[in-house]
Amino acid sequence: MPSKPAAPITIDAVYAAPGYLFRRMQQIAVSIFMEECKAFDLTPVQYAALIAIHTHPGIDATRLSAVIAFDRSTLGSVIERLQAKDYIERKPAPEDKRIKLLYLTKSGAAILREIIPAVERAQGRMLEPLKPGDRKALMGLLTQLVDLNNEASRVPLRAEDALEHLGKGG
Amino acid sequence: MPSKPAAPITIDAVYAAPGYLFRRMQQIAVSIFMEECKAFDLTPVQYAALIAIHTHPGIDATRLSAVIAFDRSTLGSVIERLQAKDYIERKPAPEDKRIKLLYLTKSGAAILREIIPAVERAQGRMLEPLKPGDRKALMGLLTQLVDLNNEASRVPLRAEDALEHLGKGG
DNA sequence: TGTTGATTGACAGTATACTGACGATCTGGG
DNA sequence: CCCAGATCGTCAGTATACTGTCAATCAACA
Repeated sequence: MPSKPAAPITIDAVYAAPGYLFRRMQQIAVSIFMEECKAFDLTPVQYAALIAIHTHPGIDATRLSAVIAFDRSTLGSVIERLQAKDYIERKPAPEDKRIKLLYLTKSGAAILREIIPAVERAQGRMLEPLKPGDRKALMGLLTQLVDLNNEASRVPLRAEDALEHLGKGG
Repeated sequence: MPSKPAAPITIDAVYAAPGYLFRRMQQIAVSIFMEECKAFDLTPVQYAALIAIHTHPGIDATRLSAVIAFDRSTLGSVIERLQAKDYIERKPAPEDKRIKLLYLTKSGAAILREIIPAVERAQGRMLEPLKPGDRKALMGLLTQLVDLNNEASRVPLRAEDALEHLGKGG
């Protein structure tokens, strides 16, 4: 079979391109998340940060950025906002003056418990239009693809490596 | 079968959530795009805008935002940057003083032709880790999902509706 | 015709996201 | 102990992305 002729330069080619679909799906996902969680005033990224700090108390910002695949420079402002809302606190590490350790406050742990159902509703809604079997298939393929492409984007450490010193290995 | 017990509040739940995977895949897609296209100094969004203007010469900003599923308020700065690079020009519409019509310049049309191969390389690389059959399956499911979820995010007009007045119906 | 309501482009404000750079600090080799 | 290199948090600069608002303009109806 001959290779397809060069596609015409047209917006329709964009609609069928993976990059466009990923951007669009990310927009939709954020939109659904914000809708379900608007009572809590937490963004998806702030939520992920809270969960990660809850899972790894005393983590520092650089390792946190690896755990949630989040740029180190952006993380500073996210942490600031979470701190301003009194959901986390930062304590200097005694043995290394560069590092500030992150912990959930009581408020932070509380809001996390409260927001979980809304987050799960949101995650469910994102896939709702698909048939159950297709949802599974899509998640499987996406998980695979993200895993195999992991090093394509700037994430300084793999999550597992980042956490070695915390002694949380499973 | 009993419903699963409530998942523990853990970062692992985030890794398996659709929202996380979509965000991650979008990061990866942008990263690959920028890598392949770094010689051209064009972002994915700027590229999509150029293609759309090429496909619909004389489109206005509001309709353009619908065509590429792009927020109207953000589009202003994107247009400014494309104009600063001399890739597009804006002409006032004679019959409606509110509207400015968008056209590609010669430079814009030229860079579009040149960048296409790099863009196609990038799109290919995003899916490369999957087996060919899985690529097709993923694209099919994603296309379906984005289409069915289209109204979940703030896109004021469906692309087809937005273009009625341009008489480009196929 | 005059006024109401919708539309357009623009702007302010907030929140990701990335590059590149910086000072403070730690670590290892000599 | 001293210094070179690495790491940490931070910052400046740029580019999306969204909400909400505004003045100018247009369209439609009383």
